[in-house]
Amino acid sequence: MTMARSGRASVKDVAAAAGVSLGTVSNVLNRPERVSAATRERVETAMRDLGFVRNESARQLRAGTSRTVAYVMLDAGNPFFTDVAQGIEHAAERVDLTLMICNSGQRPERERAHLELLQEQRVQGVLVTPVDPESPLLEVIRSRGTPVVIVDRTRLDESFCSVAVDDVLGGRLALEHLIDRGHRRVAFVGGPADLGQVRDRLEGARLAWAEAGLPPSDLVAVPTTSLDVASGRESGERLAGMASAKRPTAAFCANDITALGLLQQAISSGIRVPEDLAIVGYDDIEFAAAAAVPLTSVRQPRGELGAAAADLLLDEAANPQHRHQQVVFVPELVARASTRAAV
Amino acid sequence: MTMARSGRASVKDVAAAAGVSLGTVSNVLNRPERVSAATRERVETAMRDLGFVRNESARQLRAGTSRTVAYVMLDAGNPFFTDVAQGIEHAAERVDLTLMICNSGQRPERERAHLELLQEQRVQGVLVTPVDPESPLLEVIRSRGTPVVIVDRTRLDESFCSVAVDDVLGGRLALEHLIDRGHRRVAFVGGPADLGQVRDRLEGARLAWAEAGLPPSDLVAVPTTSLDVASGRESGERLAGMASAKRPTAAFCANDITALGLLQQAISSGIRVPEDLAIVGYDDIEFAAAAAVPLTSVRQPRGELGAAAADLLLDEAANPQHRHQQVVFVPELVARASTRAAV
DNA sequence: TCCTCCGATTGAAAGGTTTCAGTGAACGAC
DNA sequence: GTCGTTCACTGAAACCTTTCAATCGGAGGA
Repeated sequence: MTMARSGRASVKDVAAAAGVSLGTVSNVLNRPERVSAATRERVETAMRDLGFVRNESARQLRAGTSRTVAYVMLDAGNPFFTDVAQGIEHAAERVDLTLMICNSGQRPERERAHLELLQEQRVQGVLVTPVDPESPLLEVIRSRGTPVVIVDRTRLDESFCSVAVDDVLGGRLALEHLIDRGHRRVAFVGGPADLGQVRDRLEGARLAWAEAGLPPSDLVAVPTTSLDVASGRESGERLAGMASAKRPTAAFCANDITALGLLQQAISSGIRVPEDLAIVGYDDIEFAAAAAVPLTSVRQPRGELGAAAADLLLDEAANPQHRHQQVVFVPELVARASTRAAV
Repeated sequence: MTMARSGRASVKDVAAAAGVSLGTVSNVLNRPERVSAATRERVETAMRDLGFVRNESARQLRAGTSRTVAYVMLDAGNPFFTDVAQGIEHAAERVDLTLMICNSGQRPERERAHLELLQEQRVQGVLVTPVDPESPLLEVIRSRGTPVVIVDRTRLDESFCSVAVDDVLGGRLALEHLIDRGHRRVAFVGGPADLGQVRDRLEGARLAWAEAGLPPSDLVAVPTTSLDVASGRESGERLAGMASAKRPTAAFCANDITALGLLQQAISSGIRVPEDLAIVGYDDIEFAAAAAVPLTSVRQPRGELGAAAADLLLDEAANPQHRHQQVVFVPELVARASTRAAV
């Protein structure tokens, strides 16, 4: 009758059409057992006829809270993060929350815009893999009432819940494996050096190297400008250009995409993998196992990472005596053909 | 003072703190030029002190519309779709809309849940790569007032805006390339056969084959149960098991991940690529170029696909005399090492 | 001094849903 | 026949923001 100006029917229209009060329509929607079968039937028919769609804004305004959590991811193009997102999704689904995914694409201003809109939307909480984990923005958001959990990064202070994987250990595992296979001259491929992940993985590598009593100079850093396929390929050229007597017999790459680039370049330069050059990657993305020479890699529990983060967030949102905690997962080395034979 | 029960300050609290009326606070927020500098200053201070965050639900309830569009994607694990999403994102950003990404993971009930929540949220419109493009759900959503654009699929009837790539042409390009390279016995790898993409790509392949006057029986279908790495590997085993005299000299795979699986299996079975077996993939995902034998592939303009879909959606949402249209992009063959030499 | 005009500010209404105290009717118990 | 109870339903208030007609105060002109 008085159809709202948007052209969409509201509860009021439904009530009028069914000849009942607003409250009854609301009851049909939210507590159907309180309404007699006949009335319910009538209301439901009216809703169908009018094409009624509940207005989530009004509902939320009244309720004061939403059934949504969000994940602001760092790079939608990296399969690692989409796997993390899927882990979050499963956890959220279990408790009947909807996940909204946003992508910052490594750009701080986009991250900020997303976070601000999300808090205006009163989401239950936000999971974020921040461009910069130390950014004060995160504190601001939380201080204004939106729980925040950091994913795949950690803050230096322990003021936030976070979920990450022990990168130092991961680096150590990679190098122990290579040392075990007899390698005594190894390249570390990755950069930029100030990226937390790169720094930690290299540190782990160095620790393992030192513990084996090997000379530091034989663990060669091959810096890259970023962690992508192209950087891997460049590093491959660099290695191919070395005299084979001086060339490392193995390379540990800071992630899998870089390792795949390196692998490709090595093969097309006539360097045999693993005979001339063994390769270890990091992340164990799906394509690592599917490479022409299946890649040995340090596996991160991506799905669990996401699920654990979601659980922490829910606790922070719901539990008044919540205490922040930093969950650290243990990575695992998956040995494949790219490091098969001893030298 | 009367801090809302949520513990969050509202415009009313800000107004009280600054000693002005509600309307003035709203003006500071939305039309700052109408407010004197001194008052504005005072209000802004109060907002900061109270940690005021605008309530998007209330704003939207009043406004009747939101500044958000959504993309319900089919499979977050497939890089193809994340690339499409990024294309959408850029287009949305240009007109200052926020993109919300949901993932159906190929499950119809999840798709339905997402679509229903989105329409309750009164998003401006929804982009969707549906599990089943013929599903009546899409019509229902649209009839209730939410514009819908179909991405990377098309409906048989032309009742929706959609954006897709010409798969028949793609199949044709692949086969013309292989025929051109001298191949006279070719396998088509992919399935299930009733998937639109698979059907069309095969049809294109058959057309090219027929036009070259080659016997239909020499274009061998190698069906798979799905389009993933494992299926590719299985097909590789199947081909490796054939007597080399009977074995096709080339394979055209319905997508790149399958092609990568096939490539890997072929190499480890001692089949040389491209000398013994040339391979053409489909999608030209980033990893195609990075494979150990870089993969010839049919490129789909993923980003443009997303951007065009977003444009159509905006037109449908804003333009009263909008007419549905079906945009079809033209794919392009990217030749690489996996089909290098003629046989 | 009075009037007009203008910019700055106010206050109430609207938007759709949910909640909750309350109304009525029917029914069983006394 | 009255009372108390239960059940189904009602109607107004509240959630927070935005908008807009109305008001206020002060400056400038006459």
